[in-house]
Amino acid sequence: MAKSDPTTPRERYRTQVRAEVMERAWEQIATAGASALSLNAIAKHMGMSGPALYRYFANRDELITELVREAYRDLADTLHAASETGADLAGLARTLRTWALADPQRYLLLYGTPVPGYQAPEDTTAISQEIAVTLIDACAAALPPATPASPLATHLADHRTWAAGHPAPPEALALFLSLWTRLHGVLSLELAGHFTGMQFDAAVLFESELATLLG
Amino acid sequence: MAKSDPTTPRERYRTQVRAEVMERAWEQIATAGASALSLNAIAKHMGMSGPALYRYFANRDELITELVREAYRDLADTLHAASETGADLAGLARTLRTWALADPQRYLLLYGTPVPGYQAPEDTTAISQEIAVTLIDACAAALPPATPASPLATHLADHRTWAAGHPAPPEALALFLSLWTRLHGVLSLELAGHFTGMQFDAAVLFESELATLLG
DNA sequence: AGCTTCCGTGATACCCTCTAACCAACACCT
DNA sequence: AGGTGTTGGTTAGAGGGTATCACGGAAGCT
Repeated sequence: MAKSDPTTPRERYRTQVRAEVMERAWEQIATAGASALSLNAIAKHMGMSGPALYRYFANRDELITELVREAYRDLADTLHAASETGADLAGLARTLRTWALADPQRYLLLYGTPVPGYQAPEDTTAISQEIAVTLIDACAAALPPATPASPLATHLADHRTWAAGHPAPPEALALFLSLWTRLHGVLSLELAGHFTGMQFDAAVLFESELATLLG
Repeated sequence: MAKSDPTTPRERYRTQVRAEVMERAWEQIATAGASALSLNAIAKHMGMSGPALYRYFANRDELITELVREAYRDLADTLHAASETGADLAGLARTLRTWALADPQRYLLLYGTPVPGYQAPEDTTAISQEIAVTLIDACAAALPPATPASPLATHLADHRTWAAGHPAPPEALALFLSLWTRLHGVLSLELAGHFTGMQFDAAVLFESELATLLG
């Protein structure tokens, strides 16, 4: 028996507890939103008393940061997987939508109203850029051969540092920004419940936005 | 001396205190967001002790509801005034943007991530519809004479109960939904700080979205 | 076995919302 | 003018939250 795992039992226990905490946290978030997340309630729910959790997370913010990181990671992987299996831009857009609808609070944790003081750590923005790259790639591929230069594209030609050296033409960057903001516009209003009461199907609106974007 | 004011001194004092509370609440919201709003802190800041405020607001939710109502009212009036002075659809869109940028947290209070338990009361949805009507009017006016029927428009032709008897053609309703979601997409991502770090000008993106919408 | 490191606990300080009981001031009415 | 009721303010306190601390005990390591 080779001891395949270099991790100590303590480490394994630790990571396992952290995982269970985060699992409970996701349950809480799914039902009551991120702002209602309570370390105390999680601890009691796990059968231990309040302050114990501070052995695993420095504070509430660190737990939330970890949840954000996990959500970004999951979204990036989901989009990457879809892209690998041949999904085009429309496919990625629909993948994003199903991912958002599967757990609205998770989407809103990433792209909803931020806590004013909170500053995202370095690595989460890195994953966020990874997501952007996947989408920009698809945008570049979906771009019609002769796309007229829009004012936005010419503006982006001079302000593309955020694309981090991505070789896509400015028109692709412009398409990405349009795509991102439009999809988010539909999704966030839908998830926030601003369409409830209106009887129309948000999916039709989503597809409409997508169609005009690719047409 | 005619006693011009039929309100009793007590009533006047009451409304004046309520107004001051809401003013302080807006200050808190502007700096720390709606979730960090504290009745206690407001009370102390006004020189009285905690529970006193419960004479004026039944609970925290009622205060927030009142803030939401005030914000909706202000936005509706602002858009209505702009419309009265001859602003077209693009003008209304820019009015919305400046209104949102003037106080980001106020915009996010209306259109950002909702508090999961919270249900908006009847009259706020009424003001929200008033806003919609103003925009739908402008959409109907901005509609090119021969607009091809989109799948969204045909869908809306059968699902227009939310338009509350507005006589606009379904194409105008489709335009309204596109407008709303696109502007909100740009605004909410901008206000939530998701463009910080990227160096481009969000105003250019906003104008680009607006242009493609009206072109 | 002994030592060390780590985990969970209760106690505590300090926030918050919200209720209850009490007190003071004002308005009103006879 | 003086009693009376409404109204606005107070403190005390229940209940829940974050977070720190000191302590006891268990688990791992040598």
